[in-house]
Amino acid sequence: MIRLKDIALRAGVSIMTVSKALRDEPDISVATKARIRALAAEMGYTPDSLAQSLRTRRSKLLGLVISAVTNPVFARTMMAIEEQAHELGYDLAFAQSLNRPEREQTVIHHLLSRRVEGLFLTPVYRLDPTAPVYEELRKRGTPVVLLGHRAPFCQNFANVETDDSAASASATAHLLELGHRRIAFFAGPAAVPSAQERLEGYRRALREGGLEVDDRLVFNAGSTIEEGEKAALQMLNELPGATAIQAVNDLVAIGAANVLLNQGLLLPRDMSIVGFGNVLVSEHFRVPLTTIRQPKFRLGTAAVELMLRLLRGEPAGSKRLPAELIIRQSTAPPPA
Amino acid sequence: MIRLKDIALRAGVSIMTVSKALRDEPDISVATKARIRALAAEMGYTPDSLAQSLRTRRSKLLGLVISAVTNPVFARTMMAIEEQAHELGYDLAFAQSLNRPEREQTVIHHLLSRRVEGLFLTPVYRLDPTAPVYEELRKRGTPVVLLGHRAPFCQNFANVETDDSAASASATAHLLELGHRRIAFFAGPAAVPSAQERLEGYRRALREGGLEVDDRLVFNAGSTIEEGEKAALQMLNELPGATAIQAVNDLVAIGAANVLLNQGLLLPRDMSIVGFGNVLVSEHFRVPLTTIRQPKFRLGTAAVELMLRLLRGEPAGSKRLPAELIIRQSTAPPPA
DNA sequence: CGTTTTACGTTTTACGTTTTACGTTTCACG
DNA sequence: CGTGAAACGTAAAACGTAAAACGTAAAACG
Repeated sequence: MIRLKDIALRAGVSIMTVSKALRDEPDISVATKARIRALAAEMGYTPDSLAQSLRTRRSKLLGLVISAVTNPVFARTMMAIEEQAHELGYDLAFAQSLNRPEREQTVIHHLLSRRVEGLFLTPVYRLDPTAPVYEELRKRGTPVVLLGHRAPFCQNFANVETDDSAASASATAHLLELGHRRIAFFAGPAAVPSAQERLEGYRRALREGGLEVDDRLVFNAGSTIEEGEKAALQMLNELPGATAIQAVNDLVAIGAANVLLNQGLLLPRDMSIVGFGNVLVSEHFRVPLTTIRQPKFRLGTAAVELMLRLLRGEPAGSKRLPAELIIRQSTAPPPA
Repeated sequence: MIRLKDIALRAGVSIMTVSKALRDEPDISVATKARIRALAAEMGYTPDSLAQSLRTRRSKLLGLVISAVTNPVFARTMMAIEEQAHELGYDLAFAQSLNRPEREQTVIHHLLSRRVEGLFLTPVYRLDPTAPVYEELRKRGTPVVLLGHRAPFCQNFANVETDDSAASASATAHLLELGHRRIAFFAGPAAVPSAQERLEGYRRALREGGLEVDDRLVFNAGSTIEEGEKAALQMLNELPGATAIQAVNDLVAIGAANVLLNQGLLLPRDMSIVGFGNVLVSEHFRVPLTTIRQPKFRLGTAAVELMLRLLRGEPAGSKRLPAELIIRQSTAPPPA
């Protein structure tokens, strides 16, 4: 690996001359700069950013922790963050938390050890009001932008989020308008704020529609296709008389729809279904899913904007973006 | 940020004692080790891996370059790589090439500057037999594992790949067995070896089935849903008399199927379709897609295994994994 | 012509760690 | 009780770079 020293030797100048020349500092003549640059290129010099970062105390590195890359909701947000960061001259260190608190803690420590200048985190949500790593991040004053909602344990960080409450309510309103009166809700984990907001939006819309909320219509479903399938089977068993299902996300909706379709039901004739999130698969699902489009790319760019503020030492606050209903073919008036 | 020096000061010992204690070297008594460790924990010490790497000349960092995170084929491979790397104590620096050669070059240079110990690359395929960055990587002897097939410009690197040729042939054979005689092929970019292998597998299977290859049945489709749609429209226009379509990948298949379905055709009654890759959406597509399951997670673990060999200085070679046909509901005998 | 300024470089020190090469102290043993 | 070797610890140098501070010569100035 060739170093400044090697170039200096060949050029017959000091290391500092080379360093300054390559960094285009003013006190080196254009001639020497040209000569040194040519030499550096010819010798295939690649600056050692470890040494640079150590010296300048700027790593030009940002950390990104996602629960799992396989979750399609993160793809576009991640893409946006990578693109933006690259534009700004930052590299990205990437890790998965796999939704496990200990894993989250160790990967964050790794990234801190790498001296990332800031951290994008999709929190591993827990009901506990405090979490050691987050406490630590707060104490250190590490710039952190949460990709998702705040929760008690991560109250004081900047974050980007969608207006899940309003979006969810609009989905429920859509079903009400179609004439549905018994709408089941396939809910997500209690610890996940976005899931709770969606449930809350659903309840609010029902009340605003003049209906009372019937808890027998709310099923715990988690957030995967498999969990959606389970919830659907449970509902089929309990027969609460629902004519529509609103799911906490698209994957759950798909799981549920699969079960119903396999039981021989026709969607949306026999049952309406709406999802949330508009992941790729929902558009192309067996029956294209009515759902909520989240501005995933915009969430990513917004996250970078907040990060930039934090890096400049400014307060960043929170960014909440609206999401819109997309009506496709999984919703229709209830059967007569 | 607290340093060894700070701990040393508080502990009343030398920096080196602290360094060795924390690294659990043998020549420090257990008592001092315990004392120093406690102190370090209390003070919230986080080792500076920049400095460590500079000194030890080991960054414990691997680079991962993907064309685009939004492409679902990479998700599981990426997950596998991250998990494995983490187990082995490596962090991951991540970047997108966006399928642009210049971008690929700059992100690789960034990663090299970070002194990554090795690089996982999904190459930006070009027909050119040489590419400057790859030439440079070869010269440097950087450990590189390609996630995908080799091409002339990246001939000498270790790589993982699926047996696209055999898998594609098995898909074609499946259609032949169903009785199809005129099978269209929606081909991918000429520069992409896997796409070429799939085309080649298709042709071979046709010949082995005793059919001559009719080039009017081969359409250029690219690799996205939109491109699949275009190709389908073109075919609808030219009417080459196909009773089945084999697509270079699932997204193309989905695009094509969408067009046909929207034209009022019934799948698979009026037309059979097979994809390739088994991305999430294909299983849940409007008509669940017959396709080829690629061992994406295994490709990831295999890639890490090869990388490990390279890091040990051993030759790594190439790993080719079989892929299997999954018959779902998009294929059936041709209309009578 | 002597002094100041400017242009161009260099030297020295520092970043936080580990490596190398030594120094102590302790303790068993003859 | 002196010796040698463990056991334990330290000082100095090094990793590759940049910041700060300092020369030195030529040019500009009065």
